[in-house]
Amino acid sequence: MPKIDKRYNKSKILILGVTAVGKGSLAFDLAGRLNAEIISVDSMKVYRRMDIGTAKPNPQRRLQIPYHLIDVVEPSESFSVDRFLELTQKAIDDILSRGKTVIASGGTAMYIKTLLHGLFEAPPSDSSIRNRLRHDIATLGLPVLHKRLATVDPEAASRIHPNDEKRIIRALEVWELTGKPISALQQQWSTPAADDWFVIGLRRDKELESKRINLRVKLMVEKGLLDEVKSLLAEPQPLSPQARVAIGYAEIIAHLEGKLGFDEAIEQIKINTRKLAKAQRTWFKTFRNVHWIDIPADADEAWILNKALDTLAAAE
RNA sequence: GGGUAGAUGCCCGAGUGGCUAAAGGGGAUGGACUGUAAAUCCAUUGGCUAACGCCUACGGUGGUUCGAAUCCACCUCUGCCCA
Repeated sequence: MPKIDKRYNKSKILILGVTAVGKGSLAFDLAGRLNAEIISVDSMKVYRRMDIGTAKPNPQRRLQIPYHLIDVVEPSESFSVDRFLELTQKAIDDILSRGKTVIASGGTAMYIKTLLHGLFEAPPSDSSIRNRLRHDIATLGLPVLHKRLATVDPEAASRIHPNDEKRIIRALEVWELTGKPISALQQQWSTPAADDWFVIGLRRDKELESKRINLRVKLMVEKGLLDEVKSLLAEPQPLSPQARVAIGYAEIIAHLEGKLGFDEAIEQIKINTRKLAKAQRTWFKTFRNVHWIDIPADADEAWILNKALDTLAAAE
């Protein structure tokens, strides 16, 4: 066991970065040094038995360091930010109460955002209202709904693009459930607590990140992604809508349905993962107070760990 | 060797005389984002320019025409069929 290092006294550290950049290894290495437990900030690792495609930490690592927010729901269940926040809050309290450090690590930007800033007071989604709104869209057309939103909540309507069905639905749903415009509710943050996180960002040259993605996908295939997807599909409960669009799963499912050749599906996984990375980069630009570590091409995990420890020490 | 279909922007692909720097899709790039977020949505995508605009472009060369990616001739290459 590595020695616990007492020189660093941040109690909550968040590691963010593009998919496959190396967050997992750093989180693990750092956890060993800082007597920490890890919270996964990832919308897909929450699903049990979706192991290979979501690149969960391997069993050896999970044996050494307690991981939270991994394998917390069935693939047939839907999951969303509010569940994430609720479970994470509990895990954080729990870890801190045992005198240990929290290391949150992941790339789901919206979850990161809520972790830093909280969610505003609003009701969760209501499937009956949503179904009715979707029906309205099908019969009346989306523009009518956008106009309806404009009458009850002009501010939200001006911010939400007329084609953005999901946001229009949510805004109308909140209006119907609360009688208040979503734009008004969005003003009141419940926990604006960004400051108590020490945020480390991992970054590499973009070309290199793409190469790592390709390599990771190749390894996923070798580890048996195809069989993993097959056995998920063979389960009695069907995959939830969220789980079945996960990158690596959606494409293999399309292949098994005869819509894509196998090689074509793998290529798609690479493309979609690269797109994810791109979207993540865009998100991360909006986060302030990130201590970015630019990883050189020849750096190994030890280099990254040391750099992270330096960054922490420098901030003391 | 003969016949036939074709060659379009990074890729696929529409376009059969002017409204075409050229539909649409993909990819790429930039952006938005608060309860499905690995979701959803937007913008840009030949070059130069702040812009008017100019230049280069639809396999090659030449021709017809006021005007061609679109018509004609020859050539090159590719797919398929017959020998």
